[in-house]
Amino acid sequence: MPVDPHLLRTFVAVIEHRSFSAAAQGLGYTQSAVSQHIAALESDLGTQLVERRPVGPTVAGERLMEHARPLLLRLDAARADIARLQQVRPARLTVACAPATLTPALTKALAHVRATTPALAVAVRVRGRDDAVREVLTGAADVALVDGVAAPSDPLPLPDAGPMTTLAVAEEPLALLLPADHPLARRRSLRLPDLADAHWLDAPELAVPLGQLRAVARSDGFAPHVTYDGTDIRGLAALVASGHGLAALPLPSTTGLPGTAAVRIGAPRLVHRTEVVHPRTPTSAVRALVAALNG
Amino acid sequence: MPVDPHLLRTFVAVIEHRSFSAAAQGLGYTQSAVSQHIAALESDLGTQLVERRPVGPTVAGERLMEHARPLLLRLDAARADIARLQQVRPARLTVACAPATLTPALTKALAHVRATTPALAVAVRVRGRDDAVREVLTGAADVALVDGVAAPSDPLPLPDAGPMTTLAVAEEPLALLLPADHPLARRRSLRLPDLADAHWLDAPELAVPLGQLRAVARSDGFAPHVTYDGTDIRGLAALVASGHGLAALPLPSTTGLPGTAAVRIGAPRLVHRTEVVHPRTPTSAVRALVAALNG
DNA sequence: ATCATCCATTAGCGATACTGATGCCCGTGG
DNA sequence: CCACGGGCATCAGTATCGCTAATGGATGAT
Repeated sequence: MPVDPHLLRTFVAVIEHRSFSAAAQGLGYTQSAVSQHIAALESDLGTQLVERRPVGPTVAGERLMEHARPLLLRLDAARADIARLQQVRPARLTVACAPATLTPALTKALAHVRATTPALAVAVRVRGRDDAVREVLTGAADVALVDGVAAPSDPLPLPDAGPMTTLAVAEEPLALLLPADHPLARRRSLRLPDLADAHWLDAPELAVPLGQLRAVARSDGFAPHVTYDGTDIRGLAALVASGHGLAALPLPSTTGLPGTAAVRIGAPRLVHRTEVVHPRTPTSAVRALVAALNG
Repeated sequence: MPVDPHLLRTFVAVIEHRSFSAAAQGLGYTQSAVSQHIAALESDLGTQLVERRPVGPTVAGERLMEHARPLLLRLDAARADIARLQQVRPARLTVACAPATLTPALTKALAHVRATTPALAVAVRVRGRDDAVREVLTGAADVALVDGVAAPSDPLPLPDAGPMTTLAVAEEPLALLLPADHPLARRRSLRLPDLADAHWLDAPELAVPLGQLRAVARSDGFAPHVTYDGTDIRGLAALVASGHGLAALPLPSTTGLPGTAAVRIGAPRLVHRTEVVHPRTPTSAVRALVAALNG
């Protein structure tokens, strides 16, 4: 007998709100119902999941949270996937894209699609990588563009919450952005593991998030020294130029940044990769966009 | 509001049994209940999912099946994961292993573990690759050994149904087994894509399943010509020697097979890989086994 | 044509899952 | 130290849900 997802949903809400009553309000239940839900879940699994006063997950509860999110996502993805089969209205094109993927290539492809099918309602929403994929899975978006680092011609490690199609649209060498007068600036290429303990700038919106570097380099280093939340690459370049830290970027976007130098990352063999993600049965508008991106 | 997994489970049963009444019996329901479940699911998703007379999935139903299996698995995995946190009895070691992973290395490691902890109840069960992983996720086994082909140092593509730890224990070159008098038998190495249209023997218990070759070579070829269901490698060798077809095997297991020759597969760069899979919080017995496998 | 099989439908009943009211515990302020 | 208040637990009541049993209807076989 499987875990009841209804209970799981309120469990997630309770943990997120750190409160039974707030969760109840958020879900449209009474506080009593939420309390009963948690009690039922705990009795079902035979352990305490929630610490009360203050409200928070126990160890088992934290473990359950790791299952709950992807489970609820997949449940929604299943419904969205079936719903997609029935609809026949391709007069909409919603693109969820990670910040760094909103490139001239994309805007040009969008322009091309709009030119050929003028009645199309196009929407672009910028999301984090996982959120973008999630929107495709739940039907909130028709197609996503995501980026990340991977070994050459390897697919990006995306959350696996259902059947979907991914297609690489770009693969660029990875470069390290550093001050022009940095001792390493003249090198032809650099080895990433040697830089694990350098001062890093975490600019998740613009550069490769340090978490990803850590994952591909299988290292514990790459600790963020300064975090940059902006989306303007010249601001990032200014920080790098003045010595606040290094950043890993796709090579093409490093050209012409004053005060900085870009050096290719030679080892391990890594690329910055951009992929389109769409449902297995894309709408005609999505197909057109994908074709435009590749053509 | 998420899809009800209870309904999902009877949906899967109906599709598998190709019958409402048989599914009802299997689930311990009345036929009426099953009929109502399917009706509820169809009304919830707004489409017909099951074709009646004869009973089978519609297009939407087939799509739903692709979600249903992993979902139910993950639901069980969540429960098993929490249950593992509570139990403190490591006096059991159940190993689920794919047929080709039951090697001297494994038996030796098992012997070592049994020698150091004599009271341990050891069980070995041979399963298909996905089933072995499933048993670990649902708690039916403590650890799994699975094999498959992948690019060198790439992980195997395993079903992602929850947090688990995988660790490579062996990586061997891949070889093509062919008759000793085959025109290609003298070659130093072979390219896999050139062989897509050859006559292949499918021996999923022993050799690399053709489906995996198809996946890694991204080809539509590798159609099974003859299927071999046995687990005896000499029987497979006899079939290969008499020209019934080719088979891909890890190089070490091809030595000393009469009437056959083994040629390394040079491109694409592939290896036969063996991995241990265990829960993120392994029992001490599992840790001992993993240590013995690596030491 | 008759029957057997299998799925759909309906009525009824027991279980479930909410709400609303109340109780209890703990942290807080006087 | 005590009174208060916020917040979770508990309980009773009720409406709904989900099951079984019985029946009906369609389809295919003999």
